[in-house]
Amino acid sequence: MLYQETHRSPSRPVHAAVSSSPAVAKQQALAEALTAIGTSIRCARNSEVYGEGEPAETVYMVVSGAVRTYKLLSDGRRQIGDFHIEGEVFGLEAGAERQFTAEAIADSVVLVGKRNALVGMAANNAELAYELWVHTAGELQRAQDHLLLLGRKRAQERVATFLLDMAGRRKSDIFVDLPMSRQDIADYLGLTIETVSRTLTRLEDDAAIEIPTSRRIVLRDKRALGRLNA
Amino acid sequence: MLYQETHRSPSRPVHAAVSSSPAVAKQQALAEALTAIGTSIRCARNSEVYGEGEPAETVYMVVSGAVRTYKLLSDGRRQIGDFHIEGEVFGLEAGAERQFTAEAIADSVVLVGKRNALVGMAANNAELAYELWVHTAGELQRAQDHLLLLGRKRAQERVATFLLDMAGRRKSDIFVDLPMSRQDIADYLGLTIETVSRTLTRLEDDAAIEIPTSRRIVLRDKRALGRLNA
DNA sequence: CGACGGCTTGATCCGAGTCAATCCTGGTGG
DNA sequence: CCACCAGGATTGACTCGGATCAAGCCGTCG
Repeated sequence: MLYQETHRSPSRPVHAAVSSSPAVAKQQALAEALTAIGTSIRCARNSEVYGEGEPAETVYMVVSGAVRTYKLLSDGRRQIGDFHIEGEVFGLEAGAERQFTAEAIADSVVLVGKRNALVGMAANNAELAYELWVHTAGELQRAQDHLLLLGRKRAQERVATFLLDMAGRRKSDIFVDLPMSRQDIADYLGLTIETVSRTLTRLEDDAAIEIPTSRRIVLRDKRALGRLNA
Repeated sequence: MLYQETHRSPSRPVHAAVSSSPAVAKQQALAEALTAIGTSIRCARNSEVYGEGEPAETVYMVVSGAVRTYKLLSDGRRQIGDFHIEGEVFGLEAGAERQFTAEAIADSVVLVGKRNALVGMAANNAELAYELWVHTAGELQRAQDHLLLLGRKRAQERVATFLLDMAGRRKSDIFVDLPMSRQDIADYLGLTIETVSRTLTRLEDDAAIEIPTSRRIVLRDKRALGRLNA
């Protein structure tokens, strides 16, 4: 029993929500539900949260810190699927097995909850059921946007897209504090560490950004960065 | 009301299904439901089924022919997200707007159904509700696998992966009849048409495949192709 | 202060892109 | 039935963006 409609009227009618809300919504109910059923655990920098191929029985939310998910090729080439920062849910899968390995980028605290428990709650909470669906659809949308980046964008465009995306996820949309290393960025953008570094330097020379420290980027000219996208 | 649990026991308990079935399942119920509510339309080769940014109110299934979905950059660079062949459902989105443009690759027949109608049926059909979820999760999984290909695989590996994937989708797993042009393959694999062509020729020289006609490929040595993957 | 890990910079290389001819092949009309 | 044509596919010559190889340069932490 994945989902159930309740007669206790949900605060917003789900049918309407399907056709009117953006694909990536606030996910209030999902975060609350996971907070209610989950237990928080501490993950040291670079420690594994779960591994590709393991049973996908749990769901997570980042309380503090950040997480990367990735796949490896046999010779060690790595593709990072996504980063997850404070407040974001990750590890929600419909299938039996983990498709990615997840690791803490920095010392982190994450909530863990049983997938079955969440799904059970969704059975009499239409809003939550809707948000589970929206969450997977949102991940799909991010993955699809990333396909375009990896398949067709040049290095400068990739980095600009990345910076704007990171800025958009936080409150402050000008100062970007990167939790991840250049190697992580490279493996996310399908580039090498050297190309990421050179490209950032180039953007700084062009006055589009400032790099006060290697983990902090100031977006000086978002318009210029935006022009490097579409 | 997206989903509803029925007390008329579903033929297989959904909880069990969540943890035991593969992420990409048969989707019998989804296909049947769409067949029941849909009307079939004819799409000429290269005609648009829907466009990026349009309201996402309908869902489709390929009856015959094939479909591509893609995004464009402003200067015309194209990334194909996926191909859909006979029997496959496409265009099922949770958000309000189309994320891709969809076009018929060849003269095709597709079923169209209202998303709201499907979602309404799912309200008292747990199996169908489950399959809607599994379908989106399956698309996510394909997209994520494709991220690895686009971000980290070399041209030969990309083409080998593509051929094995196409073979796996059909009955015959040795003879691959490609409904799409070299340009489509190139835009799917993040390569150019010339590189795709050269790579196929190279694979033929290496006796991994045969190319009796440009749209038909015979996989002579699947093991060799497989070695070009992981 | 020294050492280590992460980052930057430089020099060179190479895989895939670009530009430019052909080469099929399947469809058409004489 | 065959010659022709058009569009897709292949092949070749050359270029180039980003990878690779190789030093240095911080900045942080012991």
